[in-house]
Amino acid sequence: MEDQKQKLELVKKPTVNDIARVAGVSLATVDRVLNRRPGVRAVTVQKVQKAIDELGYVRDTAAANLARNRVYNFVFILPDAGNEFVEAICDQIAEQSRDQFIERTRVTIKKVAPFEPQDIVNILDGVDHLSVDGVAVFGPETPSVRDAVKRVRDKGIPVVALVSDLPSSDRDHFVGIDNVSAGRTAAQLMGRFVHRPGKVLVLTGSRLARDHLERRQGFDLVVAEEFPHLEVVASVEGRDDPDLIYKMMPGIFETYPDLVGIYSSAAGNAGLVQFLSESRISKDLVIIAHELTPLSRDALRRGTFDALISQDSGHLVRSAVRLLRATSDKVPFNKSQERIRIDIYLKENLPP
Amino acid sequence: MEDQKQKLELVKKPTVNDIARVAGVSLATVDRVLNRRPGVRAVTVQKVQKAIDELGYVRDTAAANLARNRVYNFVFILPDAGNEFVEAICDQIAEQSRDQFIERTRVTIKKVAPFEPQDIVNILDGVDHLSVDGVAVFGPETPSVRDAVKRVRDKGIPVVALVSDLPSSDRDHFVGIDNVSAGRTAAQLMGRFVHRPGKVLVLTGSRLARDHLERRQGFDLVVAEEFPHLEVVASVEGRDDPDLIYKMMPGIFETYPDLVGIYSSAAGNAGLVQFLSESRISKDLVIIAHELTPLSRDALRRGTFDALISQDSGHLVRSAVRLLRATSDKVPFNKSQERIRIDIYLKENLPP
DNA sequence: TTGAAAGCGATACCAC
DNA sequence: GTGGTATCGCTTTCAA
Repeated sequence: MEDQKQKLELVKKPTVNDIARVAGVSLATVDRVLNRRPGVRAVTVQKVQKAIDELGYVRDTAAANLARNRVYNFVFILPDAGNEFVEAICDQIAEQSRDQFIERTRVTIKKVAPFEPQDIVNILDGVDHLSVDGVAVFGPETPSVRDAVKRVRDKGIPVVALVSDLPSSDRDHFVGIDNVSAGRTAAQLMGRFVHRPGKVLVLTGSRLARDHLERRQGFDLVVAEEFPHLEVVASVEGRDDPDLIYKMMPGIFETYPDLVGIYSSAAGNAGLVQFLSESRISKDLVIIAHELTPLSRDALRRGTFDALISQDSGHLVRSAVRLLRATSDKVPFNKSQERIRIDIYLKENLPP
Repeated sequence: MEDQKQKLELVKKPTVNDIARVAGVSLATVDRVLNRRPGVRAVTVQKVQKAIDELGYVRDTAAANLARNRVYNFVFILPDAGNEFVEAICDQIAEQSRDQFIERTRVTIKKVAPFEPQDIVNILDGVDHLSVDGVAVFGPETPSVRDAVKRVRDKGIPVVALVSDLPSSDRDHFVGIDNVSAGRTAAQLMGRFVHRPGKVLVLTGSRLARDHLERRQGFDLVVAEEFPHLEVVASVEGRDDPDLIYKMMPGIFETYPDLVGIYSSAAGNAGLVQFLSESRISKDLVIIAHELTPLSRDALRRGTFDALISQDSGHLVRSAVRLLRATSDKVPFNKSQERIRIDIYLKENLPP
């Protein structure tokens, strides 16, 4: 008896038909119980539930989606910053759309002015729970955004925060790296790579962006703890804007002639790279930046940048989609598969 | 007309029924053409193929697997080395088996004596093409293994090489990191982390293991090119054996009293860690090892190791399974998703 | 409150 | 050579 059951579990998984047979009810009733639909007597629910538990039933999502002809419609809200990282995410969405089409999911991208919470709020308030099955938001954690996310979730629509967390909004999941750890990692590399004492500059984006703040925080902690030969000077806010950064650089080097390292913790690296290529700054200057893009990749290969902290844009998109699907279907997900790693790139381990 | 087609493609993908209707044949015939089965006139094939192309048909694998009640049976051949990395792979297979069960795939692990090609050959020759749909091999690239892999593939069974490549065997795919680049990466870190001139030791596993050879090769190249203050001394072969490594260490430090760094490029780190904890070796010694495991993680956190080069075991297993499924079904796969990254871990970016 | 039956997209067996 | 049809696991009317 026990043996047979064991074997059955191993060889073939139970189906709705098995449950119906064991519980002595019809398929329709099993389905009602499985999907928590009303119109079933408590006693019957018990009977069916018992059969489900005994058999160790697990729903075949593929078959279910086939039957209901389900299509997942997801909306990704991204900053229209024109920077390479956001572009990489868009490219990934496009690139994966074919695979995801096959997996019955469609992704719509909505771009909003960067650092403009109101635009995000408008889009969030506009999502219709009849046509949208989930939303991914890459944006600043302001009170208005937080409340708008809550309203979306109250409509029963899953929301994930992308790249920059929105913990206070009660979003379903965060898809991105731990930015405090990312900052710590940058600091450890900086401390190890810089051999002489001196000042280190942190180039940040905006104080509205939670990810930027967290990176700075992690960076400061590790430098203070472990590298007394370095001194972190006041952050410079580049607003992810290459032109602005380019214009600010000369002044910075005047103020701190003894700069030994720069941690570019946000976007807008183009401005930094251009300035460095034009000026005759010591090659000893250690530069650590964020995100692997064509520009940063090139800078790393030429030795302008010494290391990159990154997160895989393909993984970000896949993970967001999988989490939205799982949340929408109320099924569990594989936690370790969804953890986004803090990638470190040197010129030696760049992907081809 | 054009518009309508566009719209149809966007909203709903064509099915076998659509093909049958457009081509004016039955479902059965469409299926014969789709699966290249014989017994269809050339003219009919043309007609059907035309409809397929026009409609831009893409098979719904989920529905297909449901209909044929397909179950993928894969065999993973792993060295019974008892080391943590192999254990991590086994754990991942076990951990993912639930998910993969749902996705209709079963994985069987076969452990073989490490560095014993004949055991691998025996298992490979024993796989039955009726019950096995794919094989993943983690083993040395010897002529006998190579030929056995070829025989398996001649039976029509897909084979992927895991961790250590078997290029000469014509395996379908390699799932693992580029080991030359991994060695280069280790060298770059070593060169940056070691500040004083001195000798560097490479601890390797076996000259039979292609991955170990490649790492050494990459390491040597970068040290020679970029770090003249370092000298790499002759490799020491630890055969992935902690006890052996532990016993060899004192002799090594006698021979090279001015050692400034160790690159542990293979397994058996336990022996190294134990020796270091017992002896009073300078904390200045930079140690870079491979694979994130409980032991190496701990050593990194305590500062015994300075950095780790790693590959994600969860990703390895998922990737191997996906590639075997795709090869078996003759469907394309997402190349960038299957690329295994060369992970660098410092104590700051360890996963929780 | 429950059940019978059609159907999702694809496959496979059995006729003709 | 070709077509009809049952089937896979699940959902969803429509009746009872």
